[in-house]
Amino acid sequence: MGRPTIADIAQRVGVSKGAVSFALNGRPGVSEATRARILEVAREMNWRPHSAARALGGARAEAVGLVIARPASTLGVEPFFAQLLSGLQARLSRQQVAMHLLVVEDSEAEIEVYREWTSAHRVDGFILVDPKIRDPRFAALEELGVPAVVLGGPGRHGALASVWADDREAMVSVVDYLAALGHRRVAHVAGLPGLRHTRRRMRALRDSVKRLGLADAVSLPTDFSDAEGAAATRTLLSRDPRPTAVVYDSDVMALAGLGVAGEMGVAVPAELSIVAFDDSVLTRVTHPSITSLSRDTFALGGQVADVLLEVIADPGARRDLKTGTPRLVVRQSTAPPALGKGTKAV
Amino acid sequence: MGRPTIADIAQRVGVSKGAVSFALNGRPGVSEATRARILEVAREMNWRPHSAARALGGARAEAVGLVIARPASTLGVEPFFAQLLSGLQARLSRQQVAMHLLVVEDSEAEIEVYREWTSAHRVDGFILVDPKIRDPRFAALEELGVPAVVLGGPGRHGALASVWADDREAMVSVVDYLAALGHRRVAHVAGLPGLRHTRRRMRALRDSVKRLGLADAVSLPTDFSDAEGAAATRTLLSRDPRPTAVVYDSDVMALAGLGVAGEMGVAVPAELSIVAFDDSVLTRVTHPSITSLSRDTFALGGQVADVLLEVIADPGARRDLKTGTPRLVVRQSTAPPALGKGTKAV
DNA sequence: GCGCGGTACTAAACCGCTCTAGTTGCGGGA
DNA sequence: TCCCGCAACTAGAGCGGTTTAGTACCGCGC
Repeated sequence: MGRPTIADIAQRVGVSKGAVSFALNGRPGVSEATRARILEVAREMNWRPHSAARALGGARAEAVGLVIARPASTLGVEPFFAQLLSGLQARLSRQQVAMHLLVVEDSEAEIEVYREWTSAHRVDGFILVDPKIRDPRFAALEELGVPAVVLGGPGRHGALASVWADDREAMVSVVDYLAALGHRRVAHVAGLPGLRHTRRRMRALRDSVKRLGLADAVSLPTDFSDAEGAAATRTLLSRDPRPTAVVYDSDVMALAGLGVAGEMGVAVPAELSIVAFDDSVLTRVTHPSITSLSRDTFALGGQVADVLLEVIADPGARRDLKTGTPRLVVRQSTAPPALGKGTKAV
Repeated sequence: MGRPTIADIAQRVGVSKGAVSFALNGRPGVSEATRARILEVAREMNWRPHSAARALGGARAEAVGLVIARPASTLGVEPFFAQLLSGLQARLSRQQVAMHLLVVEDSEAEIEVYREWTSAHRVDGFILVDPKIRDPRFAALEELGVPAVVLGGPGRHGALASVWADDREAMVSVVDYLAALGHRRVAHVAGLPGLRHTRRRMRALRDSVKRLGLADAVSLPTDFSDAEGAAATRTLLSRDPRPTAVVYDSDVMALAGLGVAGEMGVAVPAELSIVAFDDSVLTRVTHPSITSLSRDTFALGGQVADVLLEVIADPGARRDLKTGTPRLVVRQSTAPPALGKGTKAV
């Protein structure tokens, strides 16, 4: 005989399938004595529920979906995703909820996967990452009527729940700090230009330098790779006058930038200050260590999972959770600009 | 009306459910005309298969499982996992196979998840990572009779397929290289002592130093964290005479070790050579950049996925794939030892 | 004209579980 | 004594597919 079913248990105990189902699900309708007997036999026979059969009846899949539209090869480079995944897992696995993960080409394919997994009852909800400027995924998910939480916001994601950090405030705090150190020429190596948070950071930077009366700030968009981060840094350091401080949208790019500075003979932090959005082991262990906006991505993952589980439990609820603004962890890569070139040139 | 089912299609076309099923699955039993008509209506109604219903009938789940027994918080630290995941994804998503991911406490919980997912038809096969010295998971998976591939080998994993790199050969090549540079005191900051590949590397190191007539080599086990990597490095550099070269079992630990050397005033590579197992962006962008054993973890993930898909397609097949031995990428962190202390002391 | 084999299709069982409607037996109130 | 209500349990429909057994019809050879 193959895997035991509730029918097998029923036969062995001498009751009906229904009674077994009631007993196993802690539902009224059986006496305590019978329930105990059924549970015992179930354990004895090593019975386990068949989730597909349950799903057919419309029950929970006990899984959530995460579909990422990025080249798979870049995932390994970014500590961000790995940490987010860890945080999600830590929270989800406490409730025995698994995660369905898939990497696809683009948003269109992503939406198709949302459709498939939803109609197949494969998952109970989705986590949507990398919200874009005009993002077709919001409407698609709403139309499907499936629970979902958007990571990154605030903004127009219709009725979808969201978890977001205040990128604007974070960028402002960085620029304020650099200005206080005496920097007047701040540049920005940004991430993918289509992403909302990239745009928010670029705006915040522009607004800040205007407010503080600094020199106009450039934001160079990249694809988040170390290669483009290095290239952007080379571009910036070749300018005359060159910036005295550069803010990077990821830790990997900051590290790459640090390498380029070394290669070009620009001393960090004496001649160039470097700040990274996103903290990780990378920024801590280099020399000089890198001043970073730290935002506990692991905890963020946990919060996202929390909100999603909540929305799954009560689809009516609208959650919009603002996480703590990333705080600046000052390390060795930032200092007042060199007097010779930094301050007088403006 | 909710989601359309094949019954809805059947009604609309005016045929039976069976005919629709045949048509949709490209199976004989319907005329081409009817098939075309059914496919058209299915597309029109936006029909999608319900995987739970299929799974009930015993079909593929079109998903594989990866269960990792490590503290979730360490996952984000190791680029290795992220890259492996990327590689797996890249290969799996080409076949529209998804991945079920779960992080658990220990091997026992891991086995329980294998049982559950198998009996629930949630996945078609498993990827087993971190094989341990006496590993209960092999027997459990074999007993379940579910396709699986072990990452890391070679050795006794019974009938399970495996994909493995030759750790022994890799370690030998590192020690040969260091010896050729003139190093006589080589130390090793190892990973988790319970893992098979840790043991293989430790053995290979011991054998190599004996063969080459070098000083006895120490291997300090760690938990792969940057903290323990740093601590182990401090221990090693406090010895007298201290080693002139240290091999690290991961890139993160090598980076941490580099930091400690800086903090203790030990010049790299002049006074200390550093080699990392596992290459990643981390070893490339630091200064000095770190000589590493590079093994394209992304490609490794693809190979693992390949073998698993093969074993799923033909459960009788026994695959045992040896991947290319990691090759040494020499960067700035290795050099001949300083004459003063390095060579004469032995 | 009849039987034969093959094609195109239908009806219904089946997968494992949930859940509703219905049945049984029993104690208690009128 | 009879009926009511409740607890304990059963029977069976239903979830959305797949698959098997069976049927109707066709052209063909004898």
